[in-house]
Amino acid sequence: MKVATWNVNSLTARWPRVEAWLVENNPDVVLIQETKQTDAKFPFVPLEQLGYQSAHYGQGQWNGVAIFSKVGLDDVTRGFGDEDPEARIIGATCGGVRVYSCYVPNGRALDDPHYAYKLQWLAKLADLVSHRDTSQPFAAGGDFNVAPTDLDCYDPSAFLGATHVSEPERAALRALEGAGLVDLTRTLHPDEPCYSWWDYRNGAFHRGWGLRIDLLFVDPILLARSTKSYVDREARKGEKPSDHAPVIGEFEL
DNA sequence: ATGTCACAGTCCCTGTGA
Repeated sequence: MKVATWNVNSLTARWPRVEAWLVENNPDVVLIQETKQTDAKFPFVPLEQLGYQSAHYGQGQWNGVAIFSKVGLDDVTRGFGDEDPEARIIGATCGGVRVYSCYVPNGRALDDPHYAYKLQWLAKLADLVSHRDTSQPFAAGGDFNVAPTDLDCYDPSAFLGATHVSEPERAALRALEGAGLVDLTRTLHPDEPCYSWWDYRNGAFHRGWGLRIDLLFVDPILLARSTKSYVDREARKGEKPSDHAPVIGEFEL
């Protein structure tokens, strides 16, 4: 089973790239972030023609998460079941695996209320992970907007005092590991940066100024069955790319 | 560190968010 996570930065604007990528790579399950559209614009029919069932939790101008699956899509949940109006997490069971597509709040700045919201949101995710059914394979992938360690940041000195690298954010990710998950890409590649995001500005992609913030957290069952994990940097090249590249995990189930 | 992109509305530019 091939599982991908990809922040597409508007599924409306990115659909031609997304469609071509699905045809070329044939993933079984895709966790999408930042659809930035309502259900009225979501490509349910084109996805079906490509062989994918799909579920969307959209709100319109901002946020929006989705799951595409070729191996079944059942028991869909949207949000954490609280009053949060922002569409940032959707869950489903695909091919016997419980999967979540996560779009963690950006945080904006350490003294911004959105940063506190980010930490609260990650705490809710850790609570969800700790209450999961551990008899079922589990994966939570998405744009976490946190670089777990300095290896995941092209220049830690450029991020002093900024979000994405602060200790509370990194501790919030470690709480997911404390609840039994592992960061698959980093586990299989302990020394390579494996960046997944490059700013559109300043020629960041060509200068190698990246961050690894798109992560695939998996439980011990999936880790034991994992064969590879990688970033598809090709998807960051060419016409109208997202600023994020897809991150893939492959499993023998 | 800000040379870009995407969105909506004020609608062919501007403010916001990333």
